[in-house]
Amino acid sequence: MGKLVTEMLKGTLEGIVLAILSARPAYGYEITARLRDQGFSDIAEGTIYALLVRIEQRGLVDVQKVPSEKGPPRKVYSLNAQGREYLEEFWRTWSFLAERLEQLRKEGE
Amino acid sequence: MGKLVTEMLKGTLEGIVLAILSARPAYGYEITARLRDQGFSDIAEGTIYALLVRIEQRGLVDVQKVPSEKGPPRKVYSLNAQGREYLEEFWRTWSFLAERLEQLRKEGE
DNA sequence: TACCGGTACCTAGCAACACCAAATAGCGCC
DNA sequence: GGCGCTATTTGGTGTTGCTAGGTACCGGTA
Repeated sequence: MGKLVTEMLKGTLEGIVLAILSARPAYGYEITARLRDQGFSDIAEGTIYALLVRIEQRGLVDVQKVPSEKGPPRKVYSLNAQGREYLEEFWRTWSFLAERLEQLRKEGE
Repeated sequence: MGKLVTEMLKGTLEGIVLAILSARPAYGYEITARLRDQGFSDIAEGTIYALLVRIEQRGLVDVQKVPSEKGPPRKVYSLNAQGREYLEEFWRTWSFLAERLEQLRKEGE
């Protein structure tokens, strides 16, 4: 999509991934594929893996290694209590920002 | 507001400032003050000035020095045609992202 | 056997952006 | 002169996503 979306993803991609994990556990390769399906056509694989490492180190997710029939073992991430709390705060922050922006957009018409 | 908002502002603050300028010309100090009034309590002054330099170099705004009665001369920025075009693309990108996120939020309930 | 494509993960170096901190400078007022 | 408000500028830092590779497991095919 281009540079604009890349910059906007900074700060939101983390929330997006956490939101995906809040629905059900998932592993990196799967998350990347799902995001691509949903229109984030240029999300880099490396980005997701780095992000997963980050949120794991912050203790927002639990990890479990699960063997795969098709390749190397998967690292399945699931949102824990702390992650859920963090996600809620993410939504609050997002709402704040979205409201300001919608207001600005209206004023510009 | 904290770190979360800081990261989210990456990529959106630029659009926010352009949107403000699309309503009417303004200068850095004024923009900072207005943002603070609107709830962006922790926006750093230096951030706005750096951003203004950036969008000026990209040719999105025109600049005019205007003397002030209360201090040093102001650099008044106004959105030009290229800036207006860019702002439209910003809104398109923002809409895309906002829709994905709203969808994710719904799924999480 | 050798190779290739799909699956799955990881890493090093880079660019962009917002932050902090400090400096500079004009003005009015005590 | 010194204080506070106005107004802009600059250098260094941390976080983040991207690029561009590499590793490794598996099934199918030549």
